[in-house]
Amino acid sequence: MTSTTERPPKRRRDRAAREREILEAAERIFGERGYQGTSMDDVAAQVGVSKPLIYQYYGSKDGLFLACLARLRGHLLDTVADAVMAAPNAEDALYAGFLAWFRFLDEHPQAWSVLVDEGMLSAGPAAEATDEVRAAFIELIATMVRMNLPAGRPVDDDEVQIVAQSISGATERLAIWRTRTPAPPSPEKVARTLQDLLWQGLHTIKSS
Amino acid sequence: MTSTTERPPKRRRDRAAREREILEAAERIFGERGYQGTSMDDVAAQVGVSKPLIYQYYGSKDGLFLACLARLRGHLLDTVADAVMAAPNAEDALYAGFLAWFRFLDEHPQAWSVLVDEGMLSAGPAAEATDEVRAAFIELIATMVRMNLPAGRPVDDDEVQIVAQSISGATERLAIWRTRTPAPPSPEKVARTLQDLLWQGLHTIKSS
DNA sequence: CTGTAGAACTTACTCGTAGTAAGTTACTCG
DNA sequence: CGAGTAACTTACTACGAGTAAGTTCTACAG
Repeated sequence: MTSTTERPPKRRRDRAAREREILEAAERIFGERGYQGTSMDDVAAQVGVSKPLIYQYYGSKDGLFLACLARLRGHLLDTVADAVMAAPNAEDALYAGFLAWFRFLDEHPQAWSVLVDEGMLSAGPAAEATDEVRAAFIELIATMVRMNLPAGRPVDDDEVQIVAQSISGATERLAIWRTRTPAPPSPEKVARTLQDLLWQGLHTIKSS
Repeated sequence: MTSTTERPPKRRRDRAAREREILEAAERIFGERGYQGTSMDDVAAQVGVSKPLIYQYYGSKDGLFLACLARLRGHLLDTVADAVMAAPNAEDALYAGFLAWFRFLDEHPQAWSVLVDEGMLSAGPAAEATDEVRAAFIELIATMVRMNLPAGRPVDDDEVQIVAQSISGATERLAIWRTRTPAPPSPEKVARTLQDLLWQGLHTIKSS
């Protein structure tokens, strides 16, 4: 031991720990540079590990990206769902859901970059996984829509779907718009306006 | 007779004609295979020309894709704008606009594939061009929204923007949803439901 | 303190595709 | 005809996704 230098950095770790480490780096880099702008070599270098190891753990670039996406989406979905469930009635639930959505995205900008990039995956098997995550949101919205209608009455499912898809699309576009606008309106303002826009119309859904 | 024009062997053409030829092939191939799934060599082979020629005319893959995108979007925008302008009042204009949108996309499925793929361009300078095209739609919607409000009264521009972005997002997501659903509701049904959902709420925009 | 099984990890590639440098062919007009 | 120029090509480089095959480290049985 003639050398006085320390050698702690390059230690082996068990699989679970490495996977977590890779995922965190990937989330950060994808968030900064986007899907296209990130190479697997970048991620590998950042973690201090070689590329094939990442392939062994995540299978492909899409696989790694999807792992990030699923985690972030899950987190976002939980936040919104909690806000919705805590509301005393349908009207408040709608507003609370919108507010939680926009607030979360304000507080996790890098997360949002990853989520927005999902459009990147419009081709390939990754698209299916992406759609599954989105479907959970649509389902939450559809549930809220039904909450708002006279209980026990049969409902036109097509109309519920149309409304739920509309709301999902509106909130996504608003989120993108807010990140690209210099001084965007506050989450409260946006949630309020959206609530005003939609609330009346939600009663027009017909029975099937 | 696969084509109305004859292609004897392999003649030189002037730039404008070649550009059109390349653009048509690119539109078709992008529409079939998506952005990622299309290589410049594919397009070149299809046209019967070498790759550098396409680079000379369109600069990059993004440039070629954007040229397709701009043309298709322009066409779509014209169709919707015509329908809106032909309507006798704001309420009809809203419905007519939605209807024209969904009908156009039903009738030009390959065009829509290209438009959906624009998410692909979220990175790079191409994103700006994409946003410009979308901004024209937002402007059209904002104009409609204003049409619907008491004339001459000052209006909260933030709220108009929020509403316009929402409508844009809703229609885009509905269009995507319809292409991925086995037996989607008719354009009339979707336009009607969306109209019902939004019409009441459009009166809630406040003065500034 | 071995020796050995298997997990963690690496080197050194292939392959496909965006993009380019430099040259060649055909058309046009004096 | 013979220049000048626009249309076009061959033959590359660069880079990033994904892989085959091997090399250490570590836990644990004897």
